[in-house]
Amino acid sequence: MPSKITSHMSAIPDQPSVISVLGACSMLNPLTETEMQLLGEQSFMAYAERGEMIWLAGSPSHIVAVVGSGFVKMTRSTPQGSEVAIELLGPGQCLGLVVAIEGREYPLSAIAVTHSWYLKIPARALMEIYNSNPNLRDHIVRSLGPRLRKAHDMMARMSTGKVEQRIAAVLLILADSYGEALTDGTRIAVPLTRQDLAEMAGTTVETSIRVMSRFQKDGVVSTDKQVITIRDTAALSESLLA
Amino acid sequence: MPSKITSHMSAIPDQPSVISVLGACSMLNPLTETEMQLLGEQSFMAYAERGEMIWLAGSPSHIVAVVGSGFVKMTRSTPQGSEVAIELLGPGQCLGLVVAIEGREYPLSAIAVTHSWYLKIPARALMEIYNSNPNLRDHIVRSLGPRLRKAHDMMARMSTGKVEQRIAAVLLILADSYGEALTDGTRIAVPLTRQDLAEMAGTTVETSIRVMSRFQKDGVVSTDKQVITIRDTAALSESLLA
DNA sequence: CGAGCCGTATGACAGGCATCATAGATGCTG
DNA sequence: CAGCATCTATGATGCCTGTCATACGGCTCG
Repeated sequence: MPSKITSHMSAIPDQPSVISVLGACSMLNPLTETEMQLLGEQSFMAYAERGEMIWLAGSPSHIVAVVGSGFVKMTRSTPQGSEVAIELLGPGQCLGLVVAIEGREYPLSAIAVTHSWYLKIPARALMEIYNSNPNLRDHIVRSLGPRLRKAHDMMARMSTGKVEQRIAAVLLILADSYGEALTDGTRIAVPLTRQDLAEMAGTTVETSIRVMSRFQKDGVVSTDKQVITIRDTAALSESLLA
Repeated sequence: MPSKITSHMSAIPDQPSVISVLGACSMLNPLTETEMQLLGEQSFMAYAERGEMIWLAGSPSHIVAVVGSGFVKMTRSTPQGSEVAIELLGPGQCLGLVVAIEGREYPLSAIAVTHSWYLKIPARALMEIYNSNPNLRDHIVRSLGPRLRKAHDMMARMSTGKVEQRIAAVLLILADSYGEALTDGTRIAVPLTRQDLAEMAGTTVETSIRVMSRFQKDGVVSTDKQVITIRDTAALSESLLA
């Protein structure tokens, strides 16, 4: 339970129920009613405020988490020390599942990008179900495909091209996953700092600021309270080709 | 069957038997004897010479392939047109499995890096077994974990750091997967051009040549007939940190 | 309210690397 | 054997971008 509810911080969003989060998790769709119930009894909600670490890369994977509300980024630090954001996860998405099945340490750190509620499922509880439910396995295989593909996609984009193109790519991908259609554009419904953006594009804060300033001056995007809105998707897509 | 056996090309290596390739494929380990047999009857060996395309990204995934001998690279072209090598696969490894299960088009092109024999398994034949064999699913999930992790690893390395570090990283990863221990170093048992290296490190041929020349001058690596040998692993690892 | 922190913004500067150009070396081909 | 393709190699040049430095607004806290 979050103890410090002080006036200064934005109000803590309502705590979702265990059942509702389990039900909203696409990965756990194929579970039977009783399996859901069993899992729910052993799991519990947790809260992380903005910037808080949920787990650190290298620690043992005792927990599988499901995002209830808010957004979580998975990061990895390079040998040189800088952080690279690998994935951004929203409500209903699952963290640390594959690695828990393999029984090894978390390869990525999980950090809350916004104030977030998430469900902590003991890895052992999930493994019991995994071992007896072939449908769950099929589901996992199928959900891993897109993830792998997205990773390859990012690899291709990151390892080549100029920073402006990489940032444009990141914005478009984010819009694809978390965008809300507006009359005059697409709003990426996650508050992201320039730093977050830089980590995702594999660059520095300064450069991401510069590029975003340029985009804003050109009317391609706009930012309001760290929420980015794409005003001209076509122009942004074109800047990929430059 | 390869028809042109001319004197000039290096002799075509012996064709492995269908059974031997199936047996050597770690991914298909959990198959029963009869399942293996069934699969073998519907599959057939194919040959690709160096540089030959096995399949093109975007085509329908009717075939799952298993490398019998030789090496195959999986590549993706960026919006700007350059090719990026995502994975390098050797004997016993499996191409296009996940995407075939999902029934979508190949996301990556497969190109033979050396003269290669590979087994072509009709996707439908494999799917029948996948649908009825939970052990296979478990196996796939567990094998996807490391792959995903490797992809994340590469993402982190590629999206930051200098080219010299990326090439060093590529060499070390290759040595890890395909290295043969020698008395005076580790030989990467795949003939790779500077172009191949450049694609894996996400840079240009010229730069990869320059970096490799530097490494050779420093006695860190040596090349003989496109086969790279790491002479000083410690020095190479150190250059990651710079 | 002043101090401090965080996020955004902008400038100066140097160095890395992509690009273009050229050339030698090797091996296959007609 | 001359011709051609492929791979390796090296130089010149200019832009991109990482680094360092400074500044400003908003927010929280004492």
